[in-house]
Amino acid sequence: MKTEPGTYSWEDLVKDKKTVWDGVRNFQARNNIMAMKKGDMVFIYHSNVGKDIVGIAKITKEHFPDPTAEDWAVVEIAPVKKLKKSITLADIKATKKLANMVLVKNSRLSVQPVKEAEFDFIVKMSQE
DNA sequence: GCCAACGTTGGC
DNA sequence: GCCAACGTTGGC
Repeated sequence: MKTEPGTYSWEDLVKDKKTVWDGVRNFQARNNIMAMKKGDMVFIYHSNVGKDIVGIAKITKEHFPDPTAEDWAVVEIAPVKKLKKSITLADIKATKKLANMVLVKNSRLSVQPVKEAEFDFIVKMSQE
């Protein structure tokens, strides 16, 4: 899940303990929101500023209608942990195994699917 | 600040 | 249903 740190950052999420991920106004992104299950892990990515995956959050409430716009959907997430070392877009592009990530292929999509192998690999990279 | 990529809108 | 025009996102 992408966010501009100037608007809502990982640090804000940690401070809030949990948040409703609203404001999604794209059908593809909405589909991805709806596909998320309680307990699923998600990466939080800072777009524009940093351009890096900074932490892991989890779904604490499955999708329900966006309180700010009925036709759209939101999930509630809570922070799990910050990555020891954030993984930048440049890191991802430079890593063959990750070069096919949606983040690279379709960077504008605000809620993206991450493959299990990609997830695990990024977690591993972040610990080195 | 620029611009490519993408999504949406609206005229036909 | 097509496509041009426009707006937005986000990397550089």
